Amino acid sequence: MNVKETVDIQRASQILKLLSDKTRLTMMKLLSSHECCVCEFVEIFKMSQPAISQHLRKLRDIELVKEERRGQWIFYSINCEHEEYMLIKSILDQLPEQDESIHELKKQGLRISCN
Amino acid sequence: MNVKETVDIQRASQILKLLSDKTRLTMMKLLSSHECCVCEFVEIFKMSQPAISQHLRKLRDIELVKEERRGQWIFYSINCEHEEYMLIKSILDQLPEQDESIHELKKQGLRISCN
DNA sequence: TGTGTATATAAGTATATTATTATATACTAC
DNA sequence: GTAGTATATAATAATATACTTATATACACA
Repeated sequence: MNVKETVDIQRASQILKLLSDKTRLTMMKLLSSHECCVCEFVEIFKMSQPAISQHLRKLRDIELVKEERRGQWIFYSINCEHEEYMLIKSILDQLPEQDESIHELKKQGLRISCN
Repeated sequence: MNVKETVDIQRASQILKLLSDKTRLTMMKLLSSHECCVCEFVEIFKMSQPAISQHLRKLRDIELVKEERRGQWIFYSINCEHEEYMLIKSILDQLPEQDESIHELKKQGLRISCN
């Protein structure tokens, strides 16, 4: 089975549009190495919970991220099986690590996930 | 001298936003292998001349493309010296070739440039 | 069951984006 | 100079986007 080498322009622009928002792009970079739940993003971005939820919904709608409920929380993670994951990864790989936000969360005792 | 390995998120999202428009993304892919002038784009995209000019202006404003006047025409080309060219190229490389549009232009005798 | 916490959705608003039409500018050729 | 072609810019209108506030839903635990 062949791996697809190129991405339809229509499709690519749809993905780029979603990634072109600073908040969503940072979310994706964070998710590329750490699972996060909604309340962590609210803390990291200092944004309202509905605003965060709506960004995540957009990412979820085209399946850039996966969600998994664990008890009270819903954990988001990168969907590595995305058909255009190569494109997505090649972009995220060129962004600086966002570990500082995660460390900050931990320091404040607000980190939920373990990774 | 070191080559920069990562792109500031703010900067990356600015670039992605410009590339996320279907017309501009196609323009950039075309320009990555062919110089083009404004009237060629008007023909290719079947859009008004001001609409094309405004897209090119946005690309030019953050120096994704260069312009060069030759007589009546202004030729646009990719700016390979762009500070974030790696990011840009890695995206364009994953898009399908758009040579068909150029062949179509030539067939109709509307191609201006030689490449 | 009731209360608290986490998340999602709906409706509304402010702002950004992309087109259009009208007009200006720059060059060519007579 | 004038006419024609190529391109840019300005003003405007339609649409899309990203927030806000209010409310609904889902789970935890006493």
